[in-house]
Amino acid sequence: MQNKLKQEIKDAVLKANLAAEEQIPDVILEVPKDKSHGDYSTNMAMQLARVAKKAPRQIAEALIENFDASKASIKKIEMAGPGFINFHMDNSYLTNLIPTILEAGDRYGETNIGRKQKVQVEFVSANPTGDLHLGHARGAAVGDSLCNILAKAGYDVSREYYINDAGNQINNLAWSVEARYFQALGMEKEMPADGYHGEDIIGIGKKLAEEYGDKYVHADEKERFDFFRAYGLKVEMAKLKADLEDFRVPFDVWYSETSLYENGKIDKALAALKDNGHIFEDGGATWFRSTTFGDDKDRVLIKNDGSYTYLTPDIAYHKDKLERGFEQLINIWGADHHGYIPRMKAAIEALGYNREALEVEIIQLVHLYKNGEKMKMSKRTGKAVTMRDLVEEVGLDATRYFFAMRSADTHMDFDLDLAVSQSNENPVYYAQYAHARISSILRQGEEQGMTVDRQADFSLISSEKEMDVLKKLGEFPQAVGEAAAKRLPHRITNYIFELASTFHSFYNAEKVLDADQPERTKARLALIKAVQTSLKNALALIGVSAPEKM
RNA sequence: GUCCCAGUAGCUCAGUAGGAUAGAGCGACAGCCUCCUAAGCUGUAGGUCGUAGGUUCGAUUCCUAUCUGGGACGCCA
Repeated sequence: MQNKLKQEIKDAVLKANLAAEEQIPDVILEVPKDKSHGDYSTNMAMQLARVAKKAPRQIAEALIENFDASKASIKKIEMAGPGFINFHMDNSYLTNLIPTILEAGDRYGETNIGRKQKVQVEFVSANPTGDLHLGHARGAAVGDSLCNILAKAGYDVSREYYINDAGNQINNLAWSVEARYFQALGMEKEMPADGYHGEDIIGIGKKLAEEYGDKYVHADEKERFDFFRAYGLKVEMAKLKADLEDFRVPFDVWYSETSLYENGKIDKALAALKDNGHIFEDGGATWFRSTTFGDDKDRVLIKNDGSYTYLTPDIAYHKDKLERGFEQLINIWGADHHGYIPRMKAAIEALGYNREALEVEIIQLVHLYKNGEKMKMSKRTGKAVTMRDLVEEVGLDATRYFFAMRSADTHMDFDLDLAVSQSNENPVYYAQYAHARISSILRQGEEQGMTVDRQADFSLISSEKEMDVLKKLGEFPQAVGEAAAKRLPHRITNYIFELASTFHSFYNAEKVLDADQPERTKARLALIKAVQTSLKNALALIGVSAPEKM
């Protein structure tokens, strides 16, 4: 709907003969902080200053003169400050939003800025060797929210989890399971040096002991290892999937690293690098000359013991992603992988693709605070705070909201006490409360025979508080678009908070249900229904529920 | 040594396609329930946007340098 206004501005530029069509910069409309500056403003005059070789204020005057106000529901246009043009909109411009939103329902907020671009988002991808911990939880929350937002903004999104089921860590898993199995049978067995000490592995050992008794004590070592390896992997993957599902994080594709070995994709990737001349041998190892593409060191692909480094299958994996036709790859990685970005981008370039096809979002560390005390996490010692523990303690909605709330590439202090508290300090409840309040009013309206009517007389919506709410409602699609384009899910929590805030403010100032004014009641019911819809849609983007009652 | 993140109100943080007098929550202070959910609202106080340069009509925002704090840099994954 702002497009109409933008077009009119463009037309005015042409009519005033200030610039040729191709010289006109993208029209930027913003909502001024100060209400006296109107509903929208544009800095077009300043932007044109160079092209038109005139003072911004002079240009602004010419633009206003040539502006066709009748076409875009404008009430008043004025020039201000160094050359801003402020538009005061007619109320109908905003009240028209109400039926639009009610009509769109769940779809309100959708835009097409993604133009159906095929985007793949790979996230979490935790090794199946233990429980998901805090960092994974943050990655899962951010990744899922980002996917939802991209989809809403018109991208064609595929969510993928890369299962590291082939490397050394899985052997360590097998040995860890083996040790726990022997221990469960009351026998001595040492954990491997790089073993996994999590509770979950102890559980697997016990279960194996119960199910198979001492059968595998006497089994052939190789057979036992293979069985424990497969068994451990199966149990760990099932748990991972269940945990993520409970966290409201679905995936479209679970991609197995092992499959890269099995169908020869690693060999093909190595061959491709070799054909392009980016491979060399040194010290019995095979290297990728990644420094050609800006990496600060060359990287080993095949160790001198003949096995691959982690990088090698990963290169094959990314080659495969690109071959599947994705135009943009977004990887969400933990902060400990950030040094890995240059070599991965180098690999993509070495394979003949644009390095910009890969985008990496880094999830910074999370520190958990309880009673003002910092809690540490460590996967090795098994004393980590797991995602499951966290959700159990603070609740799913609060966990998701808190992780979505902060920019992902920023160190985060997660205040457990705050997340748990059911108080006004907790932003989750603030937003959900607005939704519940609206639901309550709608329920009572129905009981009194007053229902939402799209045909209501919206000219009765005109107070300042009502207009504030409408303006905020109108910003939703733009907020989604910006969050998507900049990959910033926390923009959505900001929006949620602002919308809830304008609603609460309206609620306290004016009454919705008023038997003496049935027409205005109808219009206001439609208004709050629109708020409810927008809130619910926005909360859905970050995986937070919108309760009818609290 | 290289790289990433942060430095904005007492505290936690927004502000990121450069815009007008830099915002919110908490905390402090003062108010609002005979009224649709007070998990709410209204108001007051509180700032050299780490520092120094640069780019331009204009910089919290972009660039360079620098200081401080956190983190990452394996023939581990």
